[in-house]
Amino acid sequence: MALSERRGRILAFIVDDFIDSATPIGSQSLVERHALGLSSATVRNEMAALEDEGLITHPHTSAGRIPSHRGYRYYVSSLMPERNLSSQEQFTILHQFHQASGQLEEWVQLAASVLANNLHNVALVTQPRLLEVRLKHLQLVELLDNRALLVVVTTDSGAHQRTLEFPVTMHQEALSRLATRLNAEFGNKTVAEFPSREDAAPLGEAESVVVSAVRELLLREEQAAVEAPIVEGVREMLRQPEFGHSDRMLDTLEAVDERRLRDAIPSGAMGEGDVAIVIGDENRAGPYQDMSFVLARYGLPGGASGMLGVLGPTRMAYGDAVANVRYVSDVLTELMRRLHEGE
Amino acid sequence: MALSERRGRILAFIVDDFIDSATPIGSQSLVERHALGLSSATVRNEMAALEDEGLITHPHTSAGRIPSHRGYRYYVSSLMPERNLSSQEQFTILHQFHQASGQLEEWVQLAASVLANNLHNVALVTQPRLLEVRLKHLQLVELLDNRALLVVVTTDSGAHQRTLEFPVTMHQEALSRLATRLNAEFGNKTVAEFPSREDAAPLGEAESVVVSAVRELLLREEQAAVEAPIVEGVREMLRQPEFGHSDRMLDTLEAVDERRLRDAIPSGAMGEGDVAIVIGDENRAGPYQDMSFVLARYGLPGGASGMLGVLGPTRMAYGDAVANVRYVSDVLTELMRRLHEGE
DNA sequence: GGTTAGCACTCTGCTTACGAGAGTGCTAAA
DNA sequence: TTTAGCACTCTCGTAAGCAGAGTGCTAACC
Repeated sequence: MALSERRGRILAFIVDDFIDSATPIGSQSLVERHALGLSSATVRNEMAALEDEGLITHPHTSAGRIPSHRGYRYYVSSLMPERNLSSQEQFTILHQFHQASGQLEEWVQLAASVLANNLHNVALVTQPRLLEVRLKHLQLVELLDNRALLVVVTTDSGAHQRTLEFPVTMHQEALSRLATRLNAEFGNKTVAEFPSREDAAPLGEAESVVVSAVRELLLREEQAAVEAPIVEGVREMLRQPEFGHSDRMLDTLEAVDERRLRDAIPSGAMGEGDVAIVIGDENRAGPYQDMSFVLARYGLPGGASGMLGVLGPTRMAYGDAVANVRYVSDVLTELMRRLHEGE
Repeated sequence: MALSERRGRILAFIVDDFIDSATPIGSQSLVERHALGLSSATVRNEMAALEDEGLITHPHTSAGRIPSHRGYRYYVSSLMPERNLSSQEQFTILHQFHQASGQLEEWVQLAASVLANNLHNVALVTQPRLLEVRLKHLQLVELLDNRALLVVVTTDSGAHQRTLEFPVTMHQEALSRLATRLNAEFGNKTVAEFPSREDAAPLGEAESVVVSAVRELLLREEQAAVEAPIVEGVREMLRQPEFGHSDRMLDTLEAVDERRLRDAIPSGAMGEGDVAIVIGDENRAGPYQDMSFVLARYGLPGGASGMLGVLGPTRMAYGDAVANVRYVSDVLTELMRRLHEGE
């Protein structure tokens, strides 16, 4: 299905105007605003045709038109002008990243803030992670009696801590020896290469306490990114008129809970390389039915990577969203590349 | 100012009914519901008197009465029945704590969930901390080139991490030696005992990189608890009728942001030992004007301690709130005591 | 003197009515 | 194919009317 040039232009105007004003667009106001060389009656005919194609709808007779999900889809894939950020906009973003410390976690958080602020919608960013996480180093620190603090450093350059309880009291000396032994044995291994519970028999009791804790930590780390995306800008989004009714607001508030989003982010839709757009009920039904995702991957091809993007009502400035998501993803990728290559 | 027994009883009924129904209470409905041996006219007279005392108000002529902030204050300090949790309720809570792992962080999170669920309001819990934090142990782990991971263990039994950048490349061996030296010198010191920037001259360059990072981490740790209380149950609270209008909801959503709450929690009001109640504009003005806090301290007298409590509309079930906050605080304190004494 | 019945008065919230405004669909003419 | 014209429809804001709930006051009662 391809529209005539004129019909496409009219659809684009409807989408643009609606994104802008959040009110249904009538034939007359369209002609006035865009100085089409046409009468409102002609536009009405074209609109009727667009409605037959399923690209726009009526909220009710005698109201203006609003884009349907299919209309948005057609718009983003055939009509939307390719837009990149101006160098001014790029500079503003870069500046913020350069002001931040060189901590990876901070960049990720910053990426979320930048997206939320620029797009007035919810920004989603997952922590970067390696598909396989390896144990880099573990340390044991005496706490009290038979307790010790376990610090695990993993290849995705995060440190994780946990208190352990041993069957008997272990002093720092014994703990250090134990740590050295385990580092030698398990250093640079992935979870998959760890002994399973049954094979653990040959290990001593203290060893197996540590090993199973490490195992658990690594496992959790492998899933951590998916479990808790950073969510920023919820209030920004809720300020938009589609959420004006408090019921809708509460439902949405529930839907953008980190824990909910874990399962709901349609990461499958993400192709390689570019930005993916998921519109309305292209997602599974439910609370996201009238919302769209604009998503991209970031990170290093062979190395750690994550996902970032925006969530907002289907009436979203897709052009801006794509441009911002793409740029921030590029910046983050570049920063990680430099970190990896040691400047 | 002390009310007559009857007048007090009437005030208590008004407060109770209003907490329950969220609609202004009229003289007639009061008589009907509580089988007072009085006519509505008499109750009206008493209500007029209570209004003169400033304990209740009219939203407008010919509406029922609602408690004023002063009315709530009188209620909680003189009228409210002392309530403790039933053993059933206690058991349910204890059960949840026993199901959780023995991690302190998890308990704190759990305390927030329990309060939020039981009271349908926002639960606030700060991480426990020592008033003075001491450096227990530091470790350095080689990352790449001139970068290393610094792991700092503090006396409040938390580990903290940060990447460092040295002027020159340091290998694990050198890093370990450096760590050993610094541990010997700074182990068990508080921030206050650290050398200030000027005195740092005698240290080598690598040393001073580490020391200033540790210093910063300890400082941040000393304030961490105040900065980011755990906030749970926002949606529960927003479901209540006082937030039915979307503007109010957005304002409140902003007010319960972790970063906002840091400064707003009226921790000064908290006496020793028992639960503090802060009602309405007894807090500084602004978004908390029509909200109340019910707060308590938890933790060990000489050791780590924190704050926990509830935030909700002034129309809050104060009796339940106090009972729950007190009990959860006791449970948390007891758990920490056991942890400290090594079971 | 405290208590109560009675009554006029008031304010909200809901329903109904109505007109202005914006928009559509259709027909017939250009 | 485009457009002018027109009847029709739906929303939204305002006003009016009315039931319901509540108050304040007065006068009578115990």
